[in-house]
Amino acid sequence: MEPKTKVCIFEDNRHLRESLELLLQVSDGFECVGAYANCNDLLEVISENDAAICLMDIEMPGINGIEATKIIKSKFPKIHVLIQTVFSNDDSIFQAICAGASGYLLKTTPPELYVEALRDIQSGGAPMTPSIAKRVLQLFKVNLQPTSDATYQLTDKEKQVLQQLTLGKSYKMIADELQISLETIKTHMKNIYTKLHVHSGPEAVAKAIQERLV
Amino acid sequence: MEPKTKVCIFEDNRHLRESLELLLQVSDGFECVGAYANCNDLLEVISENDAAICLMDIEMPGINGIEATKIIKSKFPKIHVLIQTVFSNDDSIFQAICAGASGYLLKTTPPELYVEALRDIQSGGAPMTPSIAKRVLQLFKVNLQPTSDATYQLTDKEKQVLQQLTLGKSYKMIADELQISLETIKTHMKNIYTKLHVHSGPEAVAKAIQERLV
DNA sequence: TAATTGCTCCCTCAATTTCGGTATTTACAA
DNA sequence: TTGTAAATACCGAAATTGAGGGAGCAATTA
Repeated sequence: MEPKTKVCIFEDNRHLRESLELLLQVSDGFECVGAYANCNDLLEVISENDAAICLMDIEMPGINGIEATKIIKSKFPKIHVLIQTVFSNDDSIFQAICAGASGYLLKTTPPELYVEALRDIQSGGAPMTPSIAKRVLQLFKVNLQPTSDATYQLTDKEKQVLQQLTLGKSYKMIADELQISLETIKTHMKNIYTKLHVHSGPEAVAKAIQERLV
Repeated sequence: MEPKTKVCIFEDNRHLRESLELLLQVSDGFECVGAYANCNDLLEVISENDAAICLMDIEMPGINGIEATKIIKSKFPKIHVLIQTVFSNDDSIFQAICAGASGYLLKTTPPELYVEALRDIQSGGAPMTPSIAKRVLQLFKVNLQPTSDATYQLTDKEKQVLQQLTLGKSYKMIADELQISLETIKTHMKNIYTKLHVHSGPEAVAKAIQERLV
């Protein structure tokens, strides 16, 4: 029989914690090596129980699940953390991702999907409910999109020059790179400044990067 | 009996296309209002068939699925596009997200999950396979995280000056803002350049923004 | 054909930035 | 006490940039 994957549980609700424990016991391929109501002795317990995956509630007294995830990932980067929570607000999703969570389930997820999610993690995936995935995409897009792009009506050459500038090149280097005269670069820069309504290189770079013009 | 959700299919592989069509026919709550091998008459067909969801292959002759998604979302933002593809490389995922796809399935997904994914979309979710979700998270994090921060050992004042610079301020304006001499700003800038290993304002700003030092 | 747009190049000049120094004060730690 | 780090400030020269002007050429459009 193949070795079972060790899972430990952090969940303050006793009823749920015990249900999850039971679920793991009856599952194929997983075993519960610990179930805790809080993260007070976090590092000790996970270095003792040698878990490969932690099932982590967010809302807990003391150290919350996000903090716990950060701690775990900083000390044991290989351990996967599967976040489970009743809430699905953008901020906690965002923070969980940044903390290094491998997946994110809502507590409304039916038990059989918990086991499936654990399997997904084992095979390198990042299970999340579609509603969470939706929010991640939205977060992703706001962080990515504003790209007014067309707004400024930069020509191709102007975009090229701006692109080079954001790489930290000087006028001279850009001229060299694009095989055109330094004077032409100056002309392009003047036009770029006019179109972007800026008055210096740093300002142009800041605007270009922040609005993803390049 | 409740109205069925109209779905149309864009898929160049005839066999798969017909399978999907059949799948929709036998499903509860969905009906296929069109199945096409390419996107040549994209806008005509979707304004005719009044689909709520498009099942979209990426690899197609002529207009590909990403382009098609952009077109659809720009003309009919309310239509959901569910991408399905054999490939799962970062670039196509990234582009699909930017194009406004509502979900992203691999063709290895079993048929019953296709219907489930359609239901997820209907209820406002963004279905994706765990492996896709994993990549999205990774994309998300590289775009977000590197924050080496401590690496450069910038002092508080230096960070402040750099911050102002990314706002497009000139030395003089920064001096004024921080209530210190222009000469001091020059000193700070010199130190910032040394620490960041850059040689100009634009380069410093680019590095600061990209590595989220400010 | 005439007008416009994008790309190219040149000139001048003032302002700003970059880089090389030096130096003082404060604060904190060895 | 001595040493170090941070913040402050100044000088000066060399280099770069920013803003103003003008102007030619090719391609496109009206």
